[in-house]
Amino acid sequence: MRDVAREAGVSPMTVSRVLSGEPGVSAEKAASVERAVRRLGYRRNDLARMLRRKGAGSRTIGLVVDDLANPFYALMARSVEDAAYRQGYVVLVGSTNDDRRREREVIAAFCSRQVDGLILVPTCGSHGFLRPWTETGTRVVCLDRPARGLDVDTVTVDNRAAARGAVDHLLDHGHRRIAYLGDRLDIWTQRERHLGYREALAARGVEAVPGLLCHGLRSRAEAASAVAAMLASDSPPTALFATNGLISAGALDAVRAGGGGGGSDRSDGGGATALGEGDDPAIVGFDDLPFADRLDQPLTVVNQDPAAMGGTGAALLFARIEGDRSAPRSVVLLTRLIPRGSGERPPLA
Amino acid sequence: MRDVAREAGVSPMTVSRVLSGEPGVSAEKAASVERAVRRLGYRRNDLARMLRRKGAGSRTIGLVVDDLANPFYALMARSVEDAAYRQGYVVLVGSTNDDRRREREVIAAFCSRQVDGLILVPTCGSHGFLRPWTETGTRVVCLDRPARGLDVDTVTVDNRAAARGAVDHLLDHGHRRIAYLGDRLDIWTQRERHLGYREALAARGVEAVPGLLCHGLRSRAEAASAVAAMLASDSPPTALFATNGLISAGALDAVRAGGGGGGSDRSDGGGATALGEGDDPAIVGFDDLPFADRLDQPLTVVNQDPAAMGGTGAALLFARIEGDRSAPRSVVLLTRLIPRGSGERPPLA
DNA sequence: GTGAAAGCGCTAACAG
DNA sequence: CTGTTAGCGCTTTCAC
Repeated sequence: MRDVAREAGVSPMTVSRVLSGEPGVSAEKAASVERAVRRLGYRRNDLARMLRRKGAGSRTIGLVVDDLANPFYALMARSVEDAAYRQGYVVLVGSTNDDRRREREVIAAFCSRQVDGLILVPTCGSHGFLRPWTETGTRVVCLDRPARGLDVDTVTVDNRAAARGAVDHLLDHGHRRIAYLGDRLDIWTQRERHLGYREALAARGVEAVPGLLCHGLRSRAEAASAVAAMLASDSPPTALFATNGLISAGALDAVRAGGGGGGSDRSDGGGATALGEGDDPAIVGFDDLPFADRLDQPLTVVNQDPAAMGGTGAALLFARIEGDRSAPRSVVLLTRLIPRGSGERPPLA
Repeated sequence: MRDVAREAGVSPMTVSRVLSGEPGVSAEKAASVERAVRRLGYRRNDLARMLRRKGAGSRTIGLVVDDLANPFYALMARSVEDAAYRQGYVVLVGSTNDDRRREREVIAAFCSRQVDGLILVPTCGSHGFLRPWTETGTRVVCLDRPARGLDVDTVTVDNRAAARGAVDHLLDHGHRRIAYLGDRLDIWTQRERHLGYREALAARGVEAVPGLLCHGLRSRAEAASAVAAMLASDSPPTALFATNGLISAGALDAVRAGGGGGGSDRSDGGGATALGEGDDPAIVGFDDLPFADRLDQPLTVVNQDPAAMGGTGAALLFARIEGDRSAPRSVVLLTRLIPRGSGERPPLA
């Protein structure tokens, strides 16, 4: 910047003013500065700028999700990024893999870079470590799950009610042996969905069978083998409740591999193939899947809107950054059961 | 930091040393500093730190893709982020929507925040504007496409050969009226794929029919209606070559809506439904789709590996950041044709 | 081993 | 309208 000032024959201060678009600079000097900037290929160092301009903030926010490659979080991220772009912010992004240590490291790295705000899909760990930063003005919003030890704006869905709705749907279609296929119970959404499952069964006087409960499914493959084992057991379920997209996919894998019509090789593309033979369990999944409506077994799901979640979260965060000091809000977004066939199959006689 | 120093009864310099893990500080003073840090909830400002430590860089990279919500780029982003995490870097992320203006703004915002490197999926615009930054040491790597006016490491696939392979596959199965369904031709990958399409036809002496050519398809819906119009025309294609995932999805939509067996309502889940009636066109898509193997019409695709692309790009970038000054490299990743049924259907008699 | 002085690149506050 | 001075929070350098 000194170089530019010298080249333009003015003081650094004038250069600063021109580059910041401040008024009160004569047109000639401004032009001369701009020429010098162009000639030298000068670019302002915004990091140094932020250091001095305390009030303005870094115009950077952090987004921390479970897994950026998961379509659910990818949609969320895109909508957060769009909101940030519109507001003139940039976004640091990180995946935690639902690992507390990694989450802490990522958040710490973001905060020491002075982000103005943080949008988190928090892991199960306590988030008290954020205290020093929240106290110095870093705003935080939680998405998908609340964070323990952190009283901030939160955007979620009513997981329990949604799960109850899914299981009710299966019960309505005559099922009594409904398997619960879940991820780690330390994840809040999973606990809620499990609760909803139990409540739905209890409301109808259906007993929960331990053999139909499966927690800790972390991958599509794990889900597939758990379901395969269940279906091969002495008293298999007639219906499956899969509590996230990954697990739904795994369940479909298992059903196709083991079921009647679904498993046949269709790669010749020639012959007509029967579907829904009736020996496949009914399935309701949580979270929509891309192409869930086009699968060989169109999948009934409880749908949420991750883009809306991201957009709402971003709106809350920017309101806070802009000075909103009201009490933390909890926004609960709607879910919707989308019947597509897999959840409406009656139980095997 | 001054406060911590006062609290611990040492100079700011000693605090700095302790926090940076430098040797040459007595154990007692170090402990006293750490106590003070904890008591005051002090967190170092890494932005200020970077300002002074010129050589070290900001340990931040930027990733600029077309659309973070697109599974292809989401996978790429995740693998870049993982590599960055392992190296102790954080990543700024932005979507361009293939819009040159937005790309420029995003890149400028990243660069003025002093990123050490940039991983780009460049739009069609010239990237000469990056010159000032590349000259001051900002490293750049391009993914998926080369950037005009920027001689840097690039990771791509052989789009032309891959497209040729896809069209050859359709020709091998007897098709002669093969539609080309493409996005904007100003996108490099699309130009290459179109070239491959023409080459494949030419090699067999098949004439390219203008009515079977469609460019500029920007969304699933647009692709669907273009395909629907084509199929309803006097001389419809017997096969479709869809040049990206979005367009494949749209083509499937159109085929299902218009075709024979695929369109029937299966939401009752009861009856067996015929597929591949023979009146549907064959389809080969570019890029794999999640669940492409589980669709009611399992989709034959040319597959690429976006995670490998991201990983390779990150490796190249970090090598550059670490000082590699060799000539820019061009890495060409492999593609694979995955036959799943939709591309092996013979043409209608 | 420790601290004082100087300064990274920029801008707030004030003076002219 | 323009320039000077001081200092953002940290670290380099060099003295002790």
